[in-house]
Amino acid sequence: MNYLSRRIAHLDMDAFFASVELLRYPQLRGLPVVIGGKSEHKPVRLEDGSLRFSRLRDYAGRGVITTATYEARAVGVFSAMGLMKAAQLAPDAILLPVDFDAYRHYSQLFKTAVASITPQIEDSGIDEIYIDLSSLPEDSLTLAKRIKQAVCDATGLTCSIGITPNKMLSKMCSDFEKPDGITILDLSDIPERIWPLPVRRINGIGPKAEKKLALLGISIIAELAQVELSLLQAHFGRGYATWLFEVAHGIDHRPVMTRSEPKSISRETTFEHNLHPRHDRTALSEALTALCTRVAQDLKSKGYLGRTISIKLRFEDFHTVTRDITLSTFIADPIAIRQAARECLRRVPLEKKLRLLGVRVSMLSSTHSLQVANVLTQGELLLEFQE
DNA sequence: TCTGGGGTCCTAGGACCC
DNA sequence: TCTGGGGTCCTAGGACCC
Repeated sequence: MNYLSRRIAHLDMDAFFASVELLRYPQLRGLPVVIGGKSEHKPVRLEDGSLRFSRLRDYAGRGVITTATYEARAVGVFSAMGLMKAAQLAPDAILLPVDFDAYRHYSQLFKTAVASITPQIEDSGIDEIYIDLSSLPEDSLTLAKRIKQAVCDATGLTCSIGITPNKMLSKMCSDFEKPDGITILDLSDIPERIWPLPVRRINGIGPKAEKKLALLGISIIAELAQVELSLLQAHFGRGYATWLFEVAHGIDHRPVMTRSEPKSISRETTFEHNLHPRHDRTALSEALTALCTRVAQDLKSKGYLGRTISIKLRFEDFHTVTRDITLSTFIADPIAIRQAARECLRRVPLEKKLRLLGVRVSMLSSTHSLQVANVLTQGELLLEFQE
């Protein structure tokens, strides 16, 4: 397949978490609604049968917005904003707790619907996918409409689609006509449609790179496309410089990956109040045990074992450290994970209060592949023995 | 009362081996 | 008593994304 002729779609569900909640609570349509925070803000059923929803102003504590409806965005609240700060901007907005089980269910539904049109799908998180349309006969607009209809039939939800010759451009384009949009571009549209955008719109340029580029007088993609590769190489790592140069020119050869294995499985928790390493020893210890237990459950349910156990600590000043240890054998047992996590913990000087604790298992191997390997090893031993 | 939780990928240095 | 050059594994941190 000639990569120049590829047709790659990026499909992004519109305000996904919030939209799933609106299916459940249609009476909230048209109102500013934000999703985030702890589950005690579930709606309460009153005696007359009506529901009482929490308002943002009622919220106290740590937490951020994961999704806001377009009505809420209009008053200035966005994803990743602290709930306390959002409450000042939009005290009357409705607040709902996150319900990942529900979102995973709808995620499954929309992905299955698209898979009925083509199996060439790459998972890219709970609410978005890439689709390789190259081998399909229909024109792009027809396909985009068919896919959107299939998603809507399966879920009742809208999505936005970008179709271009590569993933980077499609990812950008799916955002152009949001919500419920379709954008189709080819390489000749790049100067007009892509170059005027801020560099921050490129998937992979975050706040740090944006600031560094701004210092070089580069704030829009056109400016990035005009600089010499050597200038970028002088200020960024070799790999990143090359990547910046290529994306600015609309170049991205990455294939749509239809299969992938997880690299790590982790759990972490931010405490409602910072914990003192000695004074709150018991609570900390219980938190560590709970995290190891949950990671062990996740490993078991997904069918993996791991060799590297990591812990993550975030102190009250937000400084974050990690420690890890690589074992000689693969484990998934909560006791063994906890033991390794304890060893890691011993290597961290604990002087400040903690706001977050996390446990991660990486260097994964599927239970199945280890069983196969074991059989092979036994076979080798048997051969050696026979020799 | 700033700043969640679950991920991926990259870099860089040191240990260790050939 | 001056000094190589790979390669792999492990550890720690950081940028970025949804």
